Amino acid sequence: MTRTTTSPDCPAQRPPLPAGRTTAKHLAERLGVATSTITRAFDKDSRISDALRERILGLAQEVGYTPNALARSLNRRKTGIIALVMGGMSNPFYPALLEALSLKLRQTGRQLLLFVVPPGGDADALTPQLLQYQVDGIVVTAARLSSHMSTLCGHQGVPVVFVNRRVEAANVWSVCCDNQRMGMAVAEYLMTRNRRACAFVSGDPGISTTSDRLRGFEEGLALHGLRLVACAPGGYTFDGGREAAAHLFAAGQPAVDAVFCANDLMALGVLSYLRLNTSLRVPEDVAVVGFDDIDDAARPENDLTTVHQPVAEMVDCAIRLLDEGPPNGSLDEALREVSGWLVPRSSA
Amino acid sequence: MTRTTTSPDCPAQRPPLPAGRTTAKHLAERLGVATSTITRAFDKDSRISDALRERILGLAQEVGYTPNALARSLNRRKTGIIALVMGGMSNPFYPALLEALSLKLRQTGRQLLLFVVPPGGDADALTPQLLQYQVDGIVVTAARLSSHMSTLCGHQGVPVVFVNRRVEAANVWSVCCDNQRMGMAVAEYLMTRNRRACAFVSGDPGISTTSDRLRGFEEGLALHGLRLVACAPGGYTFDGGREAAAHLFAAGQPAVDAVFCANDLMALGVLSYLRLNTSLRVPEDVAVVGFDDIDDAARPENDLTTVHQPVAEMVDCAIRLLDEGPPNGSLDEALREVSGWLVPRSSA
DNA sequence: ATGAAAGCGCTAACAT
DNA sequence: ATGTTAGCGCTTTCAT
Repeated sequence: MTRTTTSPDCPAQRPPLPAGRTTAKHLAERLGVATSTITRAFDKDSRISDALRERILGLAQEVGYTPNALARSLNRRKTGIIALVMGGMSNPFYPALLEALSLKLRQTGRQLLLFVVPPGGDADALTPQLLQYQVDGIVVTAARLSSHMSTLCGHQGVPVVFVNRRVEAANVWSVCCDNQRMGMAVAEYLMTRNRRACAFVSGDPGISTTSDRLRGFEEGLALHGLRLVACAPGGYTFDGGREAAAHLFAAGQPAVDAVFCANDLMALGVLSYLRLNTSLRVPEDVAVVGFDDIDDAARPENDLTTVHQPVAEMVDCAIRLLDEGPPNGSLDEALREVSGWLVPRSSA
Repeated sequence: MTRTTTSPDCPAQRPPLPAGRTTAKHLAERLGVATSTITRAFDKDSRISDALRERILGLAQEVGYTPNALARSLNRRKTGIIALVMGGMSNPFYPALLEALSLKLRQTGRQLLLFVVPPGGDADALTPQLLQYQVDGIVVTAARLSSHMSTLCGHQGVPVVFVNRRVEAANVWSVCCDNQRMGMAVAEYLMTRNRRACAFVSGDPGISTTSDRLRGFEEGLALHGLRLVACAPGGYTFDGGREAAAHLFAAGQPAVDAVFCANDLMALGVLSYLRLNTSLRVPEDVAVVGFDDIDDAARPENDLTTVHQPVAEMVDCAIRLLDEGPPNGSLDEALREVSGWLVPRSSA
């Protein structure tokens, strides 16, 4: 703060800091060095004397200089930005995923550019916008992306990985929980609870997260010589779960003593319906099982038996896939499954 | 697809598309125009003949060219990127805010760079990283930012706006619900329900969202000659709400017939405690009121009376503030309040 | 209406 | 260990 001595490389008439952003050039001039030296001071493994680096970093600190990431990205051809394309936030599983991804990315010095798909839309419309920013990779979750668009990304050398959705297409990877095995595990579990009349509440049946869980569940039932008694769509939402329950437990329907839902949100809806609109007791009369293990599921008034999805592990896996570069192996390699596990609680 | 004629500007030996990203230069060469013409074709209000523009846009489409946003941002000195810095996602209010902000920004052609503050951390550590990306503005919510850092942002000409937190500091703006008035409105409402022994469950008392609501609540009580009977901290979480309730309704505590919580999550915790751990009925014995109006609050088993925060309006307001440039007026101008409203449900 | 040239701020060879 | 020189891909004067 106090002007004491006039050092040789610092003329008495110290020029005022230029308005606007300070650039490497400014620093270089004030220090009498080349701009490339400024670059080196900020590059951890670059040959530069400790003394000079300290001087540079010191001045940078003082004047509030930070390198312009845009300019750097432009010639490194690497932005350090990962795009996340996701459907809505109404299912708490996705905010949790988002948070995990964001934190993990920053641990490796990268940033997250977020694209929320408007209700009813798909990711295709966003893809061109997102490619303009030269993102290093794309994570898609809870949203559709046409193979045309993923091909475009592949063309540009941008890897695409789907999380919590199995997509078998060229140029993309997927990270999923072992949905089918877990569906089977739920069936096995319900068998141990002496359930015989099982129903399923589905999300979008065209999507792997629902269909894989259902397939596993049916296989598990088949092992015990059983078949699904009923199936109702729940649209992945709480209200949808309530409606599905209303349908399953309407007069005249076959009796059901267990309901497996493709996600927790719908399971909570089913619980809600059973409690408020029927006299059926959970789990005595009806067992309810969800999928995801969102915070809500663990709350004492729900205490929902569910399948835990290891979010952190899924995120790690997705990032690893992105870092390995664009998919080129077989489809087998293009799908990574991480293991979930059943969390038995009092609802089943 | 089919090669028909050989047009004059298209030699028989059409050069193959270069690998990697297509650039404006490539397009320019293939079309025999200058790169600046390519720029013009993509700039809506730029003088260029319709015919040429169509040719350019057509080829761009065909080869999958999109302008490089990094390069453009570099000389326009405007990135179209807004940074959002937020605390965790465990309170569903914030994912909702995030979603609204993301959608709104894209409507104006801008993108969202997301920074989640690690638990226990503050936004300061993130600020330098974020400034490197030359963001056009910063939205901070559910996180602290030191005045030192906001000054730094101001220095770089990057406007900062806090959402759902009143911060009185130089160089920053705030957008809040009219918390104090709503706190008072809750008191008034409880009076009409003949409540006389009111308690408050606070979040972080050092933060305006809690303290403003509390102040308004106390003022409202004072108008009826009443004072707060008890106050317990709930840390903004569901479990915290349960603990606060355990404290408020422990043996030997003064009787309480109404609880106002600084957010819905804690109110849900209080409801949970009352239902599962006491024989008190809601609302007959105890009225419970929350704040935020998250999805959960409206579910039939909660049916929580609460104060609705107009998320969309808050987001609009924040964006407008960012677009007006950095704050320079009085502190009065630096705070924008939008009106919330009471949503009476069966819990109070 | 279009082209030519000079950068935006930085990094990556080459030099030395 | 440091300086020089060319760019990265685009936009923007300034010409024409």
